[in-house]
Amino acid sequence: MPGTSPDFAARLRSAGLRPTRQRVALARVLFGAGHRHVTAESLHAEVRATRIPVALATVYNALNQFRDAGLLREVVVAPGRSYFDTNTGHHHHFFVENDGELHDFPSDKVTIAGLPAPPKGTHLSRVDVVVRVRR
Amino acid sequence: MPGTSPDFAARLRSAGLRPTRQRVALARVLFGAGHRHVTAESLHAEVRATRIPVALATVYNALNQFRDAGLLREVVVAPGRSYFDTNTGHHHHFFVENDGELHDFPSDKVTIAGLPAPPKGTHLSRVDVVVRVRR
DNA sequence: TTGATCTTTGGAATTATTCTAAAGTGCTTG
DNA sequence: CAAGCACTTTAGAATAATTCCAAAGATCAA
Repeated sequence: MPGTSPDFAARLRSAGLRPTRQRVALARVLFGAGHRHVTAESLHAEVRATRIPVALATVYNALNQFRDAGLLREVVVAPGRSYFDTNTGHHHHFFVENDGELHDFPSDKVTIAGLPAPPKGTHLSRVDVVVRVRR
Repeated sequence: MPGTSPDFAARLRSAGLRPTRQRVALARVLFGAGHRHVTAESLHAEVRATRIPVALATVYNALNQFRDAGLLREVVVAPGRSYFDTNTGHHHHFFVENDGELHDFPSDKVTIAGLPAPPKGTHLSRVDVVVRVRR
């Protein structure tokens, strides 16, 4: 079944990023299967486990670039911790305050009505809904 | 017009906090007029401008205590920066991504429908809506 | 292949926040 | 109102997350 395995290099290229060894390795982990939430640290550990040497700074670089290129979305839920979400489509989040866990939920069933107009001189960028829960 | 000026010491006491010189000074700035959004740094600068000596660590302590006591609400919008909001009622936020400005808007006109049930074993704590805008 | 450009890297630097131990203050009791 | 104890404040060190840096290494178009 040729063409089935995702071509990460191509994906990076079309995002305007050179497909370097470490960017491809990072992409493989990030986009290889299902949606993921990662922190720089967790991703760094995961990629190193695949025996490809990557510096933590490179992980930060790549995450920021991927985000800027629209391949990832950054979610800020707690001070001093931000997650990168491979799901860039419309969706929102559950955040479990006790343990910092994050779960997606689709936004297609969710309706938000009655939002005021953006402050003058600004235009809407995105609406983030974070449903905070506790155990 | 006696009794008009808010008694910050009493307010702190009923929140279970000793009304020390610096906590009262912080409360005065925070709750003295209209709702405010502050960071530890900005509040520190403001209070020092009133010629009351306060250490930055004390500002952090107080903000955390005020938040825990329900006098403040913490809003996390960007990695490495959290704001404290003196408005603890139901409301949501505009966040101007360019300059990090934060604006409240009331939630009474806003309806959110179709939220999924919280993950099993958890109960709802709060729903945060952040409307991100750009200039 | 080669050079120009872009990336990676380890470690230092920066930023936001918390911790620590000592000094100071508020509160309760007698 | 003096005493004592518990709670606070403080300056500076410590920590944690992230960015910066200059040098070494890849990638790519020609």
